Formats: sequence, C-alpha cells, structure tokens
Amino acid sequence: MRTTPPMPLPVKRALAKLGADIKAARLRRRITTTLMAERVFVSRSTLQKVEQGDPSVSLGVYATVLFILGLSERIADLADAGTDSVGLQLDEERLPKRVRTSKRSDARQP
Amino acid sequence: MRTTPPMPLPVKRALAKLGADIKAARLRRRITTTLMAERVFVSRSTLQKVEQGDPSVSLGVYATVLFILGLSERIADLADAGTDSVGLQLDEERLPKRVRTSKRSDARQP
DNA sequence: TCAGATTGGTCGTTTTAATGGACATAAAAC
DNA sequence: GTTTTATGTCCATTAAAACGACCAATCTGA
Repeated sequence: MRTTPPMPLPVKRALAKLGADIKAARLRRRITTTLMAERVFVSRSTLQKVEQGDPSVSLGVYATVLFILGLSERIADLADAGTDSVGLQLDEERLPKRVRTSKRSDARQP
Repeated sequence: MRTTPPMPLPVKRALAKLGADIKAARLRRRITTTLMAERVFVSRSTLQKVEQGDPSVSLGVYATVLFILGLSERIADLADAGTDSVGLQLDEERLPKRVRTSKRSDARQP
C-alpha cells in the first residue's frame, strides 16, 4: 500500500489489536515464531510485522496465519451482505452491475 | 505474499467471498470504482484486485476499503481472545511471553 | 542461577506489488 | 438505437514488500 497518505486512525488501532491477538493466540498454542513462519511460508521478519498489525503485509499472509490458528472462519463474513445495514433497500438480485453518476452533481459526499 | 506455495483452499474461498461482498457493498452505496480508488488512495487496478479477493493486496488497502464502506469494526475482532476456543485454559495475564519447546519432541503437530 | 533458546530489531538485496496509461467491453441513460 | 460512462484487462515502470542473515536483549526451563 502506498504509505504516503496516512491510514485512518481507527483502522490503525483495529489492525494493532488484530496483531496483538494473533500473537496471543500463537502463544496459547505454544508455537514459536520460527515454526509459525515456516508453516505460513513466510520469513520470521514478516511474521513479526503481522503480530504488530502492520498494514503493509498482504492479506494472504494474515489470512493464512489465522487459518493455521484455526481462526479463519470470520474472514468470509467481514463484509457479508447480511451485516451491511446500508443494504436495506436493495436486494442482491436487483443490484445494478454498474454505478451511474447523474450528469451534474455526482455522488461525492462533501 | 510469496506466491510460490499455494494458499489453503478454504482461505482462497473466504477471500473470494470477501471481495465479492465488498463489491456488492460498493454498488449499494453507488460509489464508482474510480471514486472509491481515490478515497482509498490506490489505483483503480488495485481496487479491482480487492474486489476479486486477491491475497497479494495489503491488509491496509482492504481495511481502508472496509472503513470507507463503514464495515471496519469487525476487523479488530477477527482473532479476539474471547473468540479463541483454544484459549480456555490460559488467561491473558498468565500468557508466557515466549514459547519454549521441550528439548526432545517439539510442539510440531503432525 | 545461568545456559540455551526465543524474540526484537536493523540492514542490504531480491522479488513483487502497485501504479498509471491505453484500449476494449458492456451497461445505463437518453 | 445511440451515446455516454463505468468497468475489465493488459503491460511496462516504479515503489515497496519480503527476504535472510546477523546481533542484542531477555525470557525460561532445568
């Protein structure tokens, strides 16, 4: 990810917690960083970034770590339609395939 | 993520669904890919990968997209201690700071 | 206690993600 | 049907992730 613009603060916090929780989960299972890194097929330094919630690490790495910890189920529900409150009005089948901005005044929110 | 070794299949599936859900959520909100890309500070091509659940895209990008959609709360709970069934026995304070493998027979699970 | 092992951090290098532009396709709006 | 615009896709270039090796710090089991 391009790091020039800063990440939203709430996101940073969420990721930091995620990393800490991952570390705690690893410790509970008594898996060393070296062993975990091997299983994820990633270097120990990358795993370290994961446990700090570093935003630059790929989702694939995070997801695989969670999988090995047995905690990967929730990933699929992160943006599940059922949990999206904005989706009240439109049901899945009536979803337009594209977004169309009206000629004047587009959807930009100030 | 280093792509040489394949990703676990369940993980691949989960990510694919995540991408599809993200796309659906964007459509519901009538946000164009171009506008969304601008807001996340990434290119349209990267956003496209996100909507396909590409594992190689950084978690930071995914998280920011979810944040803009208003769906970022769950990230912090992905590996929350309360949801970790293996954590039954150890409570957070008694967590060892390091893992120690017994001299013979380490913790590797076959 | 204390020796051995794990972990944290740094650095130079390699590999890969992310870019951005151009073009084709397809879907809305009219 | 026509026009207009969003989206899909490809590719060369560039910025950044991931590596791996090392050292220092510190924990922990014996």
